[in-house]
Amino acid sequence: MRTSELFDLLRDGRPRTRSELARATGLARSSVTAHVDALARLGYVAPVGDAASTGGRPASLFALNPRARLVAGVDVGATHILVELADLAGAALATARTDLDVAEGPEAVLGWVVETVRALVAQQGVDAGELVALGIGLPGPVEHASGMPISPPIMPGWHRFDVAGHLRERLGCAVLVDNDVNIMALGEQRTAWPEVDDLVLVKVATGIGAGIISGGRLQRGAQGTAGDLGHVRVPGSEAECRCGNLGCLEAVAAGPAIAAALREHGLEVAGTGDVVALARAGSPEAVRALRQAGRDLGEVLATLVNLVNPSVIVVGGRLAGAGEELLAGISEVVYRRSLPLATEHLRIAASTTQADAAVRGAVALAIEHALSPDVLDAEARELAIASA
Amino acid sequence: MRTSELFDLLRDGRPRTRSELARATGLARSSVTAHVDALARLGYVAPVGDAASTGGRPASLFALNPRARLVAGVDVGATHILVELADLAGAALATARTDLDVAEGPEAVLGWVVETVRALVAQQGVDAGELVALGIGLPGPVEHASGMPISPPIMPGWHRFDVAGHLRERLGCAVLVDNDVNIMALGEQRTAWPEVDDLVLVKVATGIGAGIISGGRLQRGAQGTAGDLGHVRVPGSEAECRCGNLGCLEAVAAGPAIAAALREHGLEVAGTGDVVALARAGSPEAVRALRQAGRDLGEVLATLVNLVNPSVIVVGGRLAGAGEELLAGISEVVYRRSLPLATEHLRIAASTTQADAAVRGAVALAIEHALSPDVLDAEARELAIASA
DNA sequence: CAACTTTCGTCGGATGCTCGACAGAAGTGA
DNA sequence: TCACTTCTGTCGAGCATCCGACGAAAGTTG
Repeated sequence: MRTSELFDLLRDGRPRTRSELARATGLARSSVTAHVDALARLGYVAPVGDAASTGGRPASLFALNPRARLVAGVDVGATHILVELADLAGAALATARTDLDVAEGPEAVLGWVVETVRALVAQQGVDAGELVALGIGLPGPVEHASGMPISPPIMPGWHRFDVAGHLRERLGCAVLVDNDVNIMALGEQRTAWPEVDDLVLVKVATGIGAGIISGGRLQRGAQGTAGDLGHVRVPGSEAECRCGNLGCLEAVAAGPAIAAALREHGLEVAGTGDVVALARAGSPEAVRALRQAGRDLGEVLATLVNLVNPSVIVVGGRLAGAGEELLAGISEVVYRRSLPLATEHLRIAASTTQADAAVRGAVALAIEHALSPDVLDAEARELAIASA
Repeated sequence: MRTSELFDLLRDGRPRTRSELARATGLARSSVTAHVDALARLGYVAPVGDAASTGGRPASLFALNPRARLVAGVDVGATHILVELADLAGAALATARTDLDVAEGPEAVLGWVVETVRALVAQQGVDAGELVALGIGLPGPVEHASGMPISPPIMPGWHRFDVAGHLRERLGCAVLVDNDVNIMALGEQRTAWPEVDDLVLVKVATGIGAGIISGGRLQRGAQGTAGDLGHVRVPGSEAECRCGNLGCLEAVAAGPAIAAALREHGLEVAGTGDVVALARAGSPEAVRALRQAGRDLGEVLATLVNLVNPSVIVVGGRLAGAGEELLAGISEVVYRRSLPLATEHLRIAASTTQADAAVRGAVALAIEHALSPDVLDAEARELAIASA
């Protein structure tokens, strides 16, 4: 039995007595004591008072100590950056954001991230060493294993830039890099659908993308480009796309495409934001356009449902905040076009976390690493050696 | 260090000396001896002669003993059943097949399987207890965890039939049940692409389906229906499908659809077999039809490439044996329609194993279970207790 | 054939994890 | 207040695993 196995029981934050843990692990109470002591000395676990007496001396309760370490989550968008400091339970301690264009390049963007993270940590009044892991999402294809963006279309100067190494060197903590839609999917799953193992998050904004969690794991594919919905062909569409092909989903259902369609109706619509505003105001044209975008999305998602067979599709991104129409259009087509067996238990829902999803996912990625069995058992071993 | 960890080093079949194993594991040579002895007593490992002397007593070599146990693989098709007995290296020891319709129902089909497996094992002259695991693929959606088919369209009477339990009870071995296309994908990956972690197998025959291996794991989805390509909509097609929808891939690119198209050209084509025969004979109509089927498949596979980002697509099924045209049509469209980044290192190849792929995958599934750390360490522990 | 080299098989001791026992602490109930 | 209950902390014993050492075995070299 490893110390980390016992810790896994306490990860949920619920306080437990030693006897409970002994029953759950099959160990003797004295062995549980040894493991709990080790975890307590590392700080990961702390006593939280006594349980109610059952007629004798009350048992003392132990629970995850969220403040044992700090982690950070970073969401780098096309034109903004969001940083969040969180504890090990995922509770946000401090946030910061700025409007910085990702096209400014890695040095500028990551420079701001480093400064901001350092400032937020200092502001918590703790040592910089308390920060043990940082998760970061970037708006483009990322090779997760190496922590580098690969030929990202909207990130000039980032190709094969060693993001993980750059941040690790300056912040002295583990760094996990992933695609921004992937971390949104992770964030949604962890906050809103914890019991779901097969979830797809679709982000609909200036671009369109999907994060796929299957069998409880993020699917990244061979080059880290899995889930790229934007340039999938929509049956029946011949719209020209900036990628050079015809009929791409982005060319009909993304923010700019909808805006262009509304302009043809004589409406004054500059970009995605105006589309959302119009729809919220109840403009019939905007509502109709969103419904149609939903149907086009539905055509592609119907394919995705057949291929991936998720149990939940979450729709996020700025356009998801424009009302029910987009979701209604999606549902209409998906339930008609996908296999009955695959849609039988399928739920389609709007994102609840929205703007936070990405940064929550980045935090989740960081916590996952910080509390991984490898890291934990290594620390426990070090402690044993030091105290001998 | 578990005994199974050391065994993992020997799984590839290459003979090794104790010193080599000691270096690889970091253990002392005497500790390696203890583990190797345990494995040898269980039969999984056996001495295979001596290494060349380096100036002193030659070191003795140990290697996986494939004959330590037997496994079985079963491929249940729509109208045939294939059974293969194999050793732990995956080498076939005996095979049997019959033409039995899966619609005859589970009792008839599984009855034949049980009889045949028993006969093959007896024919090997070994005890029935030597058979430790059986993998079986069924032509429909399967809930892998419970080992039951779920609403399979072409398997009346199989819905929620406890295939795993039925076989386990009668054969006394572990039973792994999966979809037939999934096990084909596993078979292809294990035999032809062992180093590839992201592989998609497309089966094109009477129906069309895909088995998706991503991150080294079979993707089954929430209900076990992942990879269902057959009823994905093909852009530009309005063909009526037996499922009730319009434009399904099966309605244009599967065997029956191609046969129907050729009949319209006045050719005498009854079914899939005739299509293959015509194409092989060089009929221009058949060749053209297959090329077009390939393009239609390519449209759908282009989507799959964007969503899943595999590094290899293998095309199997009876129609893949009709020449290069199908593959050419697929490649033509996929490389044009998918994201450049996703196709950069993508390979599209014809299945090499063909008829064997499914049964090879079933065998692989069985071996995987038989040699899993859990099973191995449990046996090692039992041995330790028995010998004390 | 003898000296040398390298591995083999075995064994005792060290280490680390686990268990059960026991006395003391901290509650409850009459 | 006192008997009773239940948990806590600690400790020695048991057990498995690992290591290094030793003489014997089995080659090579001159």
